[in-house]
Amino acid sequence: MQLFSNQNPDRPEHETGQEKAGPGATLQLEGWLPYRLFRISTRVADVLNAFYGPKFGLSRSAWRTMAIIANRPGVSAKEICQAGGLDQFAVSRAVKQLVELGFAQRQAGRSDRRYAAIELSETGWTAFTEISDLAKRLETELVSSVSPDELEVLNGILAKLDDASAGILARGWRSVRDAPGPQDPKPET
Amino acid sequence: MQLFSNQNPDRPEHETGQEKAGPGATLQLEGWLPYRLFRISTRVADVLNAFYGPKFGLSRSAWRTMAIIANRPGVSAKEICQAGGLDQFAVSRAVKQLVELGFAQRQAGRSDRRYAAIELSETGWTAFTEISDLAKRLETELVSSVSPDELEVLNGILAKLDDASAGILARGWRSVRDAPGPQDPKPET
DNA sequence: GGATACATTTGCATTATGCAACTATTTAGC
DNA sequence: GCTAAATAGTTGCATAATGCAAATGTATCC
Repeated sequence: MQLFSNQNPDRPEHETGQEKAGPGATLQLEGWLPYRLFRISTRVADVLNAFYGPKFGLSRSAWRTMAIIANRPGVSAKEICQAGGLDQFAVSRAVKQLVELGFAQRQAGRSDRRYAAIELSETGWTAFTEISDLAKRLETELVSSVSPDELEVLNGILAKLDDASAGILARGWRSVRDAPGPQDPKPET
Repeated sequence: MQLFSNQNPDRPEHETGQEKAGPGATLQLEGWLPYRLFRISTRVADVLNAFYGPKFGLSRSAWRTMAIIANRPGVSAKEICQAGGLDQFAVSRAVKQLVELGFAQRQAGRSDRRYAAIELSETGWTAFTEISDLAKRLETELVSSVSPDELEVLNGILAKLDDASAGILARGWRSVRDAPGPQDPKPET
């Protein structure tokens, strides 16, 4: 795993794409905000997965589902979908996995038996506690070089970005592409 | 696709996990920084994918690869790996897909013929321009409710988080779990 | 009671991912 | 120059994730 000196010696001397990402400039993947967020989040999630995967046999969806159940004991599968950004099939399979591993149990709801009412078992809580402890430490490590003031600002920004992203997702790409945008900002009158 | 009123009527009245995420408190998935970043980024990436997938037949890795090639014409596959966070197999297949679709071509390097020297074709540039235009609009839409000042702060913070996440990934979970942490902050001497 | 709506599950096809083994090429040692 | 080791990239195959149609069991409405 050596990390440097991998420049292609035959690379032609083109522009290397260092221009700013305004309209007309070529998009820079590494500078694209969603990609930057993605990279940070998946690195951390990968490390956490490398822990709970081999140790408890949990898939990513199963871990996410477990965390949601832990927060809201007695949730239905449908609620897990919304809270975890998973589809109903993924949740069904994740719950099945958790039950098979002995980490969760479901009892039919008393007033409406279509709902599942899922809860963590004793061993489920133990596993969850251990994983979430590492998760918290990872988060702490991640933000260790960010000041509390900055963190507060970040919190507010992420709340806005979360809202905006939800809106974008709901409206789809058409509304964004067809909206009057910053492209071709009238170079001459 | 109705969006509300999905509360499980049989949900028991447990604690709903609203306590802060300090040591000892149960982890809140929705508040966990990596998950917040993940959600924002995947929502936007999903919308972009819903555009270029059906329209150009590109997979996610193929789009990422295309963007990297566009930025650095003549890259080798190995460089794409590093720049795009993809493994060598994914890159190999992505390039294959791009070539088959007529979006890219590779010519063997002149001084070292092990390297590929990949470039976009004419149609590849056209497709890239169209996709990246939408990508830029998505980013603009995403940050539309964030002030320029905040954006600047965000930039700095993300740079730090990116460094920190790279460090975490490189060291693995053991170093984070075994590090002296904020857990059990000595209740008694 | 029968139609309808809802929550969830299952089966199956498609796609992605991980990894070993392979080819081709270059470099280093002798 | 010849062999061994290193490097870049590809391919095949097993396994896992994903998407979606259809089915099941339940509740509600008329």
